[in-house]
Amino acid sequence: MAKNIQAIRGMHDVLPQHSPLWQHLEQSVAGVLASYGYREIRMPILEQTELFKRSIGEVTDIVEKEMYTFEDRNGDSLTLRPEGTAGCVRAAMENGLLHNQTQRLWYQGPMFRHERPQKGRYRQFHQIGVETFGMAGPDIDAEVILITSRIWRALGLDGLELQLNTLGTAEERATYRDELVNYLQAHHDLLDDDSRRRLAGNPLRILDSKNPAMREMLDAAPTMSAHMGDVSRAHLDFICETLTRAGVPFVLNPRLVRGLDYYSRTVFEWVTDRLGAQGTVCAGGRYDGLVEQLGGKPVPAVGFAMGLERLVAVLEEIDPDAGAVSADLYLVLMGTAAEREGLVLGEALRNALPGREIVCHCGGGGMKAQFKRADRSGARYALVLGDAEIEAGTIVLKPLRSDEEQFVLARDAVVATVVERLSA
RNA sequence: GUGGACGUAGCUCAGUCGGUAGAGCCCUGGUUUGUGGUACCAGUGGUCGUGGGUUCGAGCCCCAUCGUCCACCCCA
Repeated sequence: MAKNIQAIRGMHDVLPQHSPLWQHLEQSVAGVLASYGYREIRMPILEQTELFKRSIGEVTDIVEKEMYTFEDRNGDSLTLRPEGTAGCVRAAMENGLLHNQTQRLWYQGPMFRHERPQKGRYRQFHQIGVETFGMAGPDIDAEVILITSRIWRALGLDGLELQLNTLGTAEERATYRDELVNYLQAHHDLLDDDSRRRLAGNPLRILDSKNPAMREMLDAAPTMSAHMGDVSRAHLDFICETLTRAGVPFVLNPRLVRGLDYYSRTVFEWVTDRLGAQGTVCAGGRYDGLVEQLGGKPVPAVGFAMGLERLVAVLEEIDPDAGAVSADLYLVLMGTAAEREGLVLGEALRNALPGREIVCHCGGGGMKAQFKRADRSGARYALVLGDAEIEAGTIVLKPLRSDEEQFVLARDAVVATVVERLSA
């Protein structure tokens, strides 16, 4: 067993018992996005390493130590995408999608980070992401958040909390950052090792620390609001007001800081308490500087990404049977003549019943075994076709989910009867 | 990258003081010549993650290694 080849650490198979829920999730999200006029974009999962270094930020953990980076045969440094925004921006720029126009885009697929796996955190994980370009006002920020809220409703997902914050403009953040660093340095003796390390690189993240020993000191730390200009303030106010009027509750969390460097102004996160330490199920914000940072003309942008593994986990936590599918009809086929007939009959039934799940028993086996399979398939009805029926030109229809007795049908009445029964 | 728990049948697990492996589920067959969902009986299935070591003897003790899980960190 152990000598057999195993999946790469932190990379998992989605098995058939789980794939229906994945499909339901993906289809629900795609449906909501379509209803807002968003279009799917598909990018390669490999990009030049430089793209991620320039977009995510050189000093982030992702770029410093979590990227799957390797040399192509011609010596180019390539990286398996650790997130989707960078590649999406690259694709949009490269194909002229950002030239004097707005875009509402979404994408889906695997991302790769070389982290230590734990609950809700994997080395290959899947995201559905949304990126919008060319819209500077807070309306699009609000729209994007409203979309996420509608997605949860479409999925029947409740109990998520929306947290919202603003990081201000790059300039506003810089002055705040200076003040914060001064404050933290004044309390240097209270900082833990992690926080001291972050003081130089990413001091805002210290505010997010889980260390209770620093709680009091951090609570008294200066906040962003004093450094926010009127425009940034109005931007946030518009979003808050829109969410309130649309009936989407939120919590302002001044400590909310996104991990990636490119965010500005709006940041938000949907969190759950059902997932242990990895409670963020969806996160995003505005990143007005990124396109320019990657060599384009300045283009305002807003986006978010949701983690599908985490959403699947929450959905299963709420309803362990979520996504379970079952057959509608199971054909029990006894003997070679019936096996030959059965597949053809199955085709006729599927022609008459599009979208229904109709399973023909294959592989032989006794009546008992076949009925056991029929039961396990969840089918409402079984059709029984054997030598006796073939000879008599009949077929047996047996209800599997009620006490009703089975009955014999003429062969040419089968399709009509099954159609009638299944639509009842 | 750091810390902790854990790897025994396809799955969930038991296995005492070291004495060459067990249950339930699943699957197959039977009780019922062709009837599931209930019951009973029987059967298939394991190099005890892997590699070393200690021992007359290791699932059990020791070391290493791979993997899983949980937390830190980080993040979706």
